[in-house]
Amino acid sequence: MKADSGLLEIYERLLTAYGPQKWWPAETPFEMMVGAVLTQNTSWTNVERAIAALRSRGLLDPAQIVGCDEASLAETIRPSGYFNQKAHRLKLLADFYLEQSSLAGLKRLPQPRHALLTLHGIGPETADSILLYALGMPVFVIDAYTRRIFTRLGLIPPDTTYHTLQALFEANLPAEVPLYREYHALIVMHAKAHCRSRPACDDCPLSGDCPVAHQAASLRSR
DNA sequence: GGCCAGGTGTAAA
DNA sequence: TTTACACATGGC
Repeated sequence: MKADSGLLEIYERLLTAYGPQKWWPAETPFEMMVGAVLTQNTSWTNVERAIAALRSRGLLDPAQIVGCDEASLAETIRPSGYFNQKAHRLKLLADFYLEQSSLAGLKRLPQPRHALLTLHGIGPETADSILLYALGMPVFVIDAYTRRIFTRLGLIPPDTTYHTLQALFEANLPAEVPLYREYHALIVMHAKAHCRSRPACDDCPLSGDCPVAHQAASLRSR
């Protein structure tokens, strides 16, 4: 693995380029958790429509989600795509949330990550997003953007596993929640600004005016 | 019209 | 252990 503590320098460049993102965009921790499920392989604009629909029906509440009909829940979140799957996943998540007597109980679990991963439809990224943004635990979130950007920068092989990439970040950054939150948000911001297309894009991170390209070049040469 | 989006679970090779 | 596919809407 070529990347090292220069990850912090890349962070500084992103922060300078884009400014603080102040993630996660949600009014409550539970809303954040709902958003984490709804955004699975889905653009955030579509998720916003679904969340607005949930809000207007008073469904941004675990008890309301548990109590409501799954078919009508699915219809409510239709704009977010995969609505049948996600309706089921939201019900499981809301049920789990109530079982733990809300956020405090969730935090008190000995292995909150493992507990989340046992829920059908909660994978590593969704679980870690919840840990970082809802529970305030120092867990670095890896997503498709993270892998794409750092692969294109030449810092990791494209097939680097979730766990390996996460360990790379966590081993080379101070375990600070605000830093982890902001870094992940900036990665998403940067990806949306510079490399939206899948195989490659000409003006992406490797181009001369990219705010992280220069830093990446110095990392590769070490 | 085709590709893509802040993944996850399942099944076949 | 790897690879392929289903799930689905809306923007560009």
